[in-house]
Amino acid sequence: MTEDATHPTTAGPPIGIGDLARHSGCKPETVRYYERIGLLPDATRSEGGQRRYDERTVRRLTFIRHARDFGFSIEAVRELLEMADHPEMPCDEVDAFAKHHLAEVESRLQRLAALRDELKRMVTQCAGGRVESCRIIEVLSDHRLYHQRGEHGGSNALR
Amino acid sequence: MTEDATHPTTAGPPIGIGDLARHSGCKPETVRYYERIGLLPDATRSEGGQRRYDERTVRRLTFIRHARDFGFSIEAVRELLEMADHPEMPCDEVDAFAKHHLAEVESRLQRLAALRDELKRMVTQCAGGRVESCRIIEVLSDHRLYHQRGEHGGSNALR
DNA sequence: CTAATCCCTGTAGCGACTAGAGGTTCAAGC
DNA sequence: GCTTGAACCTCTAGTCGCTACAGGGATTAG
Repeated sequence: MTEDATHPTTAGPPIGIGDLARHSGCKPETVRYYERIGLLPDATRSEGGQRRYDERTVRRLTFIRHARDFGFSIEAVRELLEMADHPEMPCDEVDAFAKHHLAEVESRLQRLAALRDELKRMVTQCAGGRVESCRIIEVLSDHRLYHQRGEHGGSNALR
Repeated sequence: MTEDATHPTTAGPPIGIGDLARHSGCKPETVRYYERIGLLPDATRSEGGQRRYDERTVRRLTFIRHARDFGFSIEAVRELLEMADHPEMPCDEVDAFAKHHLAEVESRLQRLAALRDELKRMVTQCAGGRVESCRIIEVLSDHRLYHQRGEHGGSNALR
């Protein structure tokens, strides 16, 4: 469905770096950078020396971009790719990886949700008010945010 | 409750940069950096020229760290601090700020939740399996992730 | 064939820190 | 009062993950 119907998924006409970038949502510079640091294999070249890619690279790069977007470091992405490149190996490493990241993702999620609620509240209720009645600042100064949000104890001034 | 009971919240004995850092969860280097770029006011100094801080700075810095942690850029933090520094001004700017960031935070939240689910599934179900049965790689390669997750269409190789 | 567009390498810059060198200040113990 | 060791100072340079030129060559539409 994402594929070109004329070919059975795997091969298609090779594309240039610009198209690769467009299809996967990043820039040509970034593609070259990823090649340089080894996240992408050295591209095959045209007669004149320009990089040529196929559909698999589009998927690989899309994967990279999504993973980066989720907050994984380049090194974490490298690990994930390593696993993706060896689908025959046992799941243990992926499992360890998942365990390692789950807690972090969850806490990030919670805090982000708290922020979202606050932003939402502000958008719907703040019209005409004053800054001092906006709780966002309070929310962000609060130490307890990382544990839970109890009833708000004073503290307004930040300097 | 976070405060020292001997003083009514505002003033306390001045603390050094190390304590400030510990209390707010960042490093002395970062504190100096924030001062340099103007997120923190120039600190008052001891006789010998060392920085001295009070409770307000702890709060301000905690605020900065949380905001950064939520993914706000330094410039966004600067705006927020500007607002916090002028609580008497009308809410419009905070409101605009909130509107501007809400959409982004929400989409980030959704994608993070998708990832969380996948990690969770992996941790609970993957024991003993093989990488090829792990959907995380599929999830992260999928274009449609940003819209919704339909039934999974093939595609394993990423290179 | 030519013009427009794309692509090449290499280097430098950015944001947001972080680390180190080399020297000064502070505070606790004697 | 003196010593000692941790904490602090400034300044510069390095890191990560890109991003933006500059100065050229390749490709493709007309």
